[in-house]
Amino acid sequence: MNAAQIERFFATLKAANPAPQTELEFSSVFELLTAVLLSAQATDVGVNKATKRLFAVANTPAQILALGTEGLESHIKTIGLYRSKARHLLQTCRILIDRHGGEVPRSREALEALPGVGRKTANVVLNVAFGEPTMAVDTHIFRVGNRTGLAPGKTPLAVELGLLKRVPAAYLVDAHHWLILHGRYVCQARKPLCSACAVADECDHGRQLKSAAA
DNA sequence: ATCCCGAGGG
DNA sequence: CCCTCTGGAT
Repeated sequence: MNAAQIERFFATLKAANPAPQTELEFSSVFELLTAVLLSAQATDVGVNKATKRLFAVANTPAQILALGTEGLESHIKTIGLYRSKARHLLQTCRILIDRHGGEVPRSREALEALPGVGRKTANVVLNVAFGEPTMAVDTHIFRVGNRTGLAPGKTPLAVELGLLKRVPAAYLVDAHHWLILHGRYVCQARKPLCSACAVADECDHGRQLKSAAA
């Protein structure tokens, strides 16, 4: 994809959705961190069901610690990887209280030091909670970056760096959400909806389909 | 490279 | 049945 195509790609997504947001439900930075930590290899629909139950009972580090392992697991058992997520979340709550005054830290370094929080989760928190122009490369963005030719790469980090370099500055903060929503609802893993795609002309894969049909 | 791991869709 | 879902730790 060349620069003009990239510009049209994001201008089109922006026109359709001027203020994109995460579909995870939260009402505080700590709830956001918790939801994102739980979202690994899970759908946001599934995470929202679990956090609705969990936050009704506990939505602060101290309250979640008080649940204990069994109590916490009972609320998130419907999500995949729930045992490791429960363990990591409890460890993270302990660290938030002991080292960060019960608050979610704002630096990448401190975020990534939390158990269960890697580069992708830190990028989401930095973007959604603190408005930073980060690129959290999840399964959707990895696929869209490669399939469209927007930012090809063999690893999530390679795609992230490619996006940070190639996405025009004016689109950078919201690009994360446009790419996720595009991947979730249009540029799907199994059967991408290319015939209904608004940016097929700006996409390597979309143009390939056209030339094959012609 | 491998493990973790439930729900939903095809 | 198989694949996918806002990954991270070992």
